[in-house]
Amino acid sequence: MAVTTAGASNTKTRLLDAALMVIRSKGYSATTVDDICEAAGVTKGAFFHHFKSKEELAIEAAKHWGTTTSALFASAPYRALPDPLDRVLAYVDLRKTILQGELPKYTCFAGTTIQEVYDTHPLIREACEKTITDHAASIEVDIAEAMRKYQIAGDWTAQSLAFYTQAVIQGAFILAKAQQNSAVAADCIDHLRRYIEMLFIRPRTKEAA
Amino acid sequence: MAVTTAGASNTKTRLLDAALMVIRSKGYSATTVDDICEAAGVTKGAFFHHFKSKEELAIEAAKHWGTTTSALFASAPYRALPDPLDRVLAYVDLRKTILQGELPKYTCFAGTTIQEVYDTHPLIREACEKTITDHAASIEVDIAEAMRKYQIAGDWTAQSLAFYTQAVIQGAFILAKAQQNSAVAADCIDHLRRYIEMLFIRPRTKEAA
DNA sequence: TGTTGCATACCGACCAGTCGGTATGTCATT
DNA sequence: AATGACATACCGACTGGTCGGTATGCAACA
Repeated sequence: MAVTTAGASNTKTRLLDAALMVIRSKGYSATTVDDICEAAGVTKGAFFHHFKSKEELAIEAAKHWGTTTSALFASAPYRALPDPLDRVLAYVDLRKTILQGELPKYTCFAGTTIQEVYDTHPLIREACEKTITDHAASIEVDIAEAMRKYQIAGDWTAQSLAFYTQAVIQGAFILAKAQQNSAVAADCIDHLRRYIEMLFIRPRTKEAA
Repeated sequence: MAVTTAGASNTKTRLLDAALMVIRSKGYSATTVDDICEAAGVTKGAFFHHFKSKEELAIEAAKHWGTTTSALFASAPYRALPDPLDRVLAYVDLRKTILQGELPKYTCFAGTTIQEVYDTHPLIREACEKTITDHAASIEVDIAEAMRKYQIAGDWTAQSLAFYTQAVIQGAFILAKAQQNSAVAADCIDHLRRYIEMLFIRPRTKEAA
């Protein structure tokens, strides 16, 4: 409990951050423990001091990913918008702007990893699933509120639409990787935005605000 | 075309088919050459007789995947539908019904593999990209024809919508793997279908054109 | 104050097993 | 006898994980 040793958990965080980057670039299986150690600038001894196995690292990395991203979206300016539908659309817009950076940086650790390990590493799968489900749930809240406020076209649930947004985003990442270009991904987000706008019937009255 | 040597290329096809299955289950990196040999029921010697490396196998497997799937969709009954929009929607419906089987069986080899190797194996990435692009192009044809026949809502291209359908499907696979259940994926396809229906404005009267 | 005892953090050489790939052999068919 | 289609045995680099050891901090006690 002595908080004096400040550098203690710092090494662990460095390893976690390094894992996020390296694994998103090369995939889980192709990433070696030495790769992560090198990227983090620590030794193998330090690695196994903090994690008892490569698998455990992946599980903790998934959790780390979840907390990092949820903090990012929770603190985004658009969260302050009063209208729930505006918030949903602003979220989509934000996802689109994030596409600007380098591929391995905007890509999803959970989605990437799940594809590889869903059938071979149940615990990693579980950890990744949780981050996706939690994230979807946070969007679902806004969607549900928007459904209460506006009339909708068609028959669907807030949860299914929340997951749908994630599917589109994940799929867009795959296309971007395939074409090594985020332009396709941006087009996909545009389609998603148009769909959401069509689903909610906004009153055309004055002050459409 | 010499049919005499029946077992000749048969072994190669067995290896290719086995690779498709095993890699979709465990991912490219985690799959060993021995895994594929065992699944195909052949020895390692046979493997390296037909492929000069694991990477070359992956490239050929991607091509094999492309020809297999394109043949599947090209011969589907819905292809005979006279209306292009009906064909697009029927394609979506077919994708949904395919979701019935086991996860590794309906999952996309190209999409799965690209996630892992896009940055480390350029040739494999390229081969996978081609199958996705070709498949999207085949859908684009129907979409373009439908755009000529019907009025559309919004401003978008046939190509972007074709890629969008692929993004949704790929993303749906990720969610299905995460939740180990194809129900989410089916919901995503439903959303996709609704979107496409909303994009095209069908004349309310019969015998349009 | 100095010392003993013990815990955490970290180092890096090392091991046992794995994996992609090679070398060589065998047996039909031509 | 030459070639194609495999099988068997084997190599060496690599990988996840271990292990003995070091450095440092801290609390208790003489």
